[in-house]
Amino acid sequence: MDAATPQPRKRGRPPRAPDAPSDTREALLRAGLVALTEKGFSATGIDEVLSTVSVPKGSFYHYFKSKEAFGAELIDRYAAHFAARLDRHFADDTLTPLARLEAFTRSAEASMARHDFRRGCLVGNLGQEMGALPEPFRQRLAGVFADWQVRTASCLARAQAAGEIDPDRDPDQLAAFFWIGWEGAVLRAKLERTAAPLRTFADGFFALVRG
Amino acid sequence: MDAATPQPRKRGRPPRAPDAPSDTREALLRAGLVALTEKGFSATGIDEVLSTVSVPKGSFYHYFKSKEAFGAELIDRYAAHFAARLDRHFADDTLTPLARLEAFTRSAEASMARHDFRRGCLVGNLGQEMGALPEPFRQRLAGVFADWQVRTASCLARAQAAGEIDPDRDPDQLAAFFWIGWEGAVLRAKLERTAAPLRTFADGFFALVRG
DNA sequence: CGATAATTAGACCGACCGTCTATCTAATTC
DNA sequence: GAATTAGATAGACGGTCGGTCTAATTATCG
Repeated sequence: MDAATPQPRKRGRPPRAPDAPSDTREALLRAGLVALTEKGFSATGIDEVLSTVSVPKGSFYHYFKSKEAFGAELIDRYAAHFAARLDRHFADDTLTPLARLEAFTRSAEASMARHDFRRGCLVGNLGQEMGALPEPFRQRLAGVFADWQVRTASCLARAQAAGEIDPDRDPDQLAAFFWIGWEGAVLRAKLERTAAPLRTFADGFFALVRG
Repeated sequence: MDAATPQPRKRGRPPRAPDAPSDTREALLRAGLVALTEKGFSATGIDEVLSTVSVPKGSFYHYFKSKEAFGAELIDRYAAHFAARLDRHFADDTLTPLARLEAFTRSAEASMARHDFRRGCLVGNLGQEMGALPEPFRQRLAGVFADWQVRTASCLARAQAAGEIDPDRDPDQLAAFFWIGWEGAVLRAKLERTAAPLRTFADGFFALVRG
């Protein structure tokens, strides 16, 4: 009851580090990612995520403040995952810069195919749902696109320096154009359950850009 | 603002009105269109549609077999509306063929602006939601895109004949490319509540195509 | 006046998010 | 090992909301 004196020792179990990993938490996030990329945020129930990994409800609210917080964390992870994936492709010196972006599209296509074109892009999915989502999601989602675009723009700038792209074009605009269209392609690929839209857009983009 | 909420409505069969057939049904469809373009199918509740037009809950199933049937009818109407809108633009002889498509993009942009970029494309919205929608929607939605694409392709073919487009390009592929990207642009415009993505895509498309 | 058509009130039932309390396990000190 | 404290599991529960359906209500027609 006296003032806050730094206790020399505390009995009992010590608090865990705030960033300590947890298998259960991981499992929830992984299952959540699958559900949200397939069906979006509103259409996915917590119970559903819970039951696919056999975790009781009590645990969910132990690990996450709310469904919204859960979703926000999923967005951040997804964004970081793809940022890394882009960077990995863009750092591949065995290809020309433009070919690196093309390799990314093929890799993404393969990923979608692996899941039978049932999963879309989390950011695109939630973006479309935005009208029914908590408002804080908007900036978060827009920010993710902005980030991906910046990374892509620098790759395109290098392509330009390498003479693969008309020097008159603006790499930032091209990157914006690419992501606008690519998200459209992912949407269509998921709707039609085929890779065709991905190829149509990518082929068209690279053909047009190369002049 | 207050649409029509003066009378609390009478219960049973209404007196014979010289009215056109079922004003109520029309009102429901119009309100449904607004809701679905803003928030999608799953996130839109019947109650919500009902209350915005002051129609009692019991009435819904008098006019529509189910929410699914309601949605299907909305898709059909929306598809027909835009098909007509495309045709109208494509028939404008005062413009070159390519300029007609460009005029369509500007007109669509103006429409989105009129609603503060809160409403997206019904077909794109539901397409993204497909993972959580009744399966019959899939073909319907894909069919709408196919239809719009065909109309657009014939416009592009005329542009090609007029020498506006490189004769080596395939108008069908270009039309597919256009719609993939355009839907992506609408998605982003709605997310970011700005016209920029629409312009970025349209400007890029026409610049690249005119090459 | 009885039959039939058009419309609606309100009940039904399941799903959903989030809360709550109880219990169980893990880590540490005494 | 007993005591102590933190972390995690467990699932029932409440309140709300959503889609659907049946029964009731009112008009019109024969």
